[in-house]
Amino acid sequence: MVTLKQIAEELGISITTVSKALKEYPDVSKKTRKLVRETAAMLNYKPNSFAVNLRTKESKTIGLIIPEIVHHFFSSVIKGIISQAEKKGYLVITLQSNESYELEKKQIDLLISKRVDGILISLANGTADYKHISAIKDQEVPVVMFDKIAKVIKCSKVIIDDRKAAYRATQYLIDIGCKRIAHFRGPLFPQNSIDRFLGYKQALLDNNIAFDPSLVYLLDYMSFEEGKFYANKLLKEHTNVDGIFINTDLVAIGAISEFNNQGIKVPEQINVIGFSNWFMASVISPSLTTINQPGFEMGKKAFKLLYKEIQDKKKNKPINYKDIVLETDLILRESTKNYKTL
Amino acid sequence: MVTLKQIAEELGISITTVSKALKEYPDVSKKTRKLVRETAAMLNYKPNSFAVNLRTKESKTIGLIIPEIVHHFFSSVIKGIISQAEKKGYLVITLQSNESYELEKKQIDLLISKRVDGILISLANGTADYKHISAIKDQEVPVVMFDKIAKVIKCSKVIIDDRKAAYRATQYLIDIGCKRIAHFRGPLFPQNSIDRFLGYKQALLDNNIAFDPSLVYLLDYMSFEEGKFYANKLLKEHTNVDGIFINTDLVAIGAISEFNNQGIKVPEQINVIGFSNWFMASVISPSLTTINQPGFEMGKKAFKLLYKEIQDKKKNKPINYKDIVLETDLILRESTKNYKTL
DNA sequence: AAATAAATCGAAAACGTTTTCGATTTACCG
DNA sequence: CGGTAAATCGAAAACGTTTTCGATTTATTT
Repeated sequence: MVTLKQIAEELGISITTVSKALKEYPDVSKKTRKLVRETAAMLNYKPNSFAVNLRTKESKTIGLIIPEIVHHFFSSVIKGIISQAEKKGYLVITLQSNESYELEKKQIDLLISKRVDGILISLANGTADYKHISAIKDQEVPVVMFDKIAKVIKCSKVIIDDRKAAYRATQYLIDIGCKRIAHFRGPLFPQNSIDRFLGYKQALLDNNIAFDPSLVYLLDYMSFEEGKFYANKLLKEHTNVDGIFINTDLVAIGAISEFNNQGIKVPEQINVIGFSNWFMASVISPSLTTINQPGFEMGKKAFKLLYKEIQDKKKNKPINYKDIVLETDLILRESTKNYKTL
Repeated sequence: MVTLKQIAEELGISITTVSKALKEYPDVSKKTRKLVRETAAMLNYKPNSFAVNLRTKESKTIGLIIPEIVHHFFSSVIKGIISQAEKKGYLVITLQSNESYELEKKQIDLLISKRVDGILISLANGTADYKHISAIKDQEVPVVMFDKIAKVIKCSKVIIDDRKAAYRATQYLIDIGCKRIAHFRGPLFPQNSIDRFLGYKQALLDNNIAFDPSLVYLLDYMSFEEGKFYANKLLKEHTNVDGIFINTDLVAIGAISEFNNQGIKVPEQINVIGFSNWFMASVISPSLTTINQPGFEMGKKAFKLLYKEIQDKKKNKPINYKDIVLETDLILRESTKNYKTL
């Protein structure tokens, strides 16, 4: 591996001058600058980034902690982050918390000791205390949370308005005439499940529909099988349900599959709305009405915020935390009646 | 940030001793070792990895280049790689080539100049020359290819036997009585499409079924829409096709969707087999018979190979390239007749 | 007590870069 | 030509760690 020293010896000049020449310092003559550039190219010189890191105290690398990689939404976010980071000359180290608080904690430590320039994180479902996040801030490492966030932590965030989106979905069910609307919700902790539940509830209240707790089912794993299981349970426990708002497309697809099996017609007998707009939502039959969650854009925005904070920190500017709320859409498909044609 | 020097000053001993104490060198007394450990813990000392990297000439980081992140198979591979790397104390920098040869080249350069300890790569569809891969080897950076590989490059590889898997699928179609079997293949370059095509062809020949080139359709993007488009084309151009082997589940699902729309019964009139066993294959109706491609395991194995090469290189052992071929399964579902019940 | 062996420590170089600041050279002008 | 200003260069310190090797201290043996 060729170093500055070798270029310097080759040309009979000092290391200092070589270094400055390559960085186009004005205090080295154009002639030597050119000379240095050329021999550097000839020798295929590449700066030793270990040395650069040590000297400049930055690695041009950020850390990313995500609950689950194999997931349409999250992988879209990752893609958004990586693509944006690349544009700004940053690389991304990805870690998966597997929805475990303990792992999340360890991984934060790991990233900090690797001295990444910043951290992007979406919290695990199990995460309910935030000491490890404060630890990042104590180390003065810029951090931005996205999607699965903790409201109490003071840092920049990129989210969607889960509550509003859920409200919108529920309102649509009401608009097309549903009177008894069930909800399959996610686990207790993450803010997202809570907010979606609250949006659902609020929409009912605003339309003078009594909230019936027995119509809300709490799911643990948000899997296809759970969707089937609870769809079956719902059918057994209630006879007059005509709409469901379901926390996740995958679960919704499981539910629809169960309805199909039992001869319940979707949307004639029961209208179904999911959440996320997974690719397969458009592919199944009947296709699934759902809320579109802009993962790629969320990733891009999250990196941009982090980037800004990293730059500000370098200039010793005070950080000002920013919350970005991305817009969601209700994508109408076959699993709900269309009120235009009603 | 606390350094060795600060610990040394705190205890009135030398930096050398502190460093050695923390690494449990036998030439520092147990008493001082303990003392150093304790004050290090107290001061929350974390070694500066930039300095460690510079000194040891390794970063405990590997690079990963993948054609597309938002993809069930590839994201499984990523997960496998990251999980295995973490066990061995390595971090993973992920980049996405977007199926572009040019980007792939740039990203390799980037990773090398970042001085990663090794590189894992799955080639872009467009990649047909391999100078950039040779460049990795010239720099003596260990490299392992997986899934989308180049046979001519001398390096370790983790793959499935695409040809065998395609043969198996086609043979199954023949076993259940198909006489006219079509094939939707992928783009020309990647070895995978070629091998799957060859497996298909071989199975026909071995069963004395004439190979008819007009039954093979070459797709460019392997998308849902393309699946629909070519399914329609197939129906127009041939009337007596009773089976298709399709390169990718997504395309197969598109095709099935088109068949459904046109009132063609799957599997009664036409049997369909896909490839990959994407999650949604089990979820659509009719569910899709397909070849299972073990992504997670492939990721794990690929990292293990790379890890071995990195260790060998450190010990100046000669590298011996290894090819690992993972087993695939034919997953029988509703899109094909079941020969047991025939 | 002297001699030798073993245990413990630290000075210093090295990794390759960046940057400050002073030194030297060149250009310019009267 | 003398003097000043501008242009160009390089010595050296610094970033924080690891490791070699020699120095010093302690323990052991005769």
